[in-house]
Amino acid sequence: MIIEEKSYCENSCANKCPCKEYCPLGSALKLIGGKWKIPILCALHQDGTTRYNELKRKINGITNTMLASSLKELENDGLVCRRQYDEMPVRVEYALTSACDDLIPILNQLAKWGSKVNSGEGSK
Amino acid sequence: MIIEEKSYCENSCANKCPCKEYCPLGSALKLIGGKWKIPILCALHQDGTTRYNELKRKINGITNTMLASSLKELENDGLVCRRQYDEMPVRVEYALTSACDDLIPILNQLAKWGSKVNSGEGSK
DNA sequence: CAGGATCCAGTTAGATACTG
DNA sequence: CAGTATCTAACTGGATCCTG
Repeated sequence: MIIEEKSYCENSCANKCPCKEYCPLGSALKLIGGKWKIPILCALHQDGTTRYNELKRKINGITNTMLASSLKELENDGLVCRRQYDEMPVRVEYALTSACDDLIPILNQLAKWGSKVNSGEGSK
Repeated sequence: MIIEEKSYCENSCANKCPCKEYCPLGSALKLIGGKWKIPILCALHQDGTTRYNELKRKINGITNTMLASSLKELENDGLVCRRQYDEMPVRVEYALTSACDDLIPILNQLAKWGSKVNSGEGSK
């Protein structure tokens, strides 16, 4: 084997891998999976605190259903925080939580890796 | 904003983010998305070169349909290489390609991040 | 304004049986 | 042994309309 680093399975699934019962890697990917989580996180990271309808405008093609449900999931997972101001009309703002501080650089690396793999293909 | 690092959107989607057209991060996640990609990569990383039926035994609950199609996708994406020996009966072996060298540490980080986030929840 | 409710379509995954 | 083919089930995402 080529990889010197300790197996990520040792870190995550102990010796239950391949993921027979519980896999932290799998559950991590669920947090940011689905069609809209990444665009939402991306928008919030770019622009900071953002209102609902502003998000909707920025994220091309998202529907109310998906934006609302994705935000709720992200909030429940602790990645996004929702703040409501009871003005008239109501104002609701969303922002990344500090749990995302470590996530962003990792996504960064993943994106770079993806670009590299996509470009250097067809080598079989 | 809390994050000092350069936005991953600058690295990946340029200024087309949030992912209006093409997003390297999104496409990277597609490569390892779906229910079985991670378990397969995980098994291959743990044990190195592995035969088809051996994989099937190790990955709890996977069906032929899913194993075959996932392996084919991974192969097309350049993450796994397939080697066929025309003995009788046929022997086919799968292994990770060098494209995974960089991926494993990243997944490692993601898994750690996921564990941390999952444990430190309910802080809203 | 910021969503919720409802209904529908498409995609993804699984069961089962079969083949070179 | 290493898959394919077919059919079905489940889940994900979307359109539209509605509301405090």
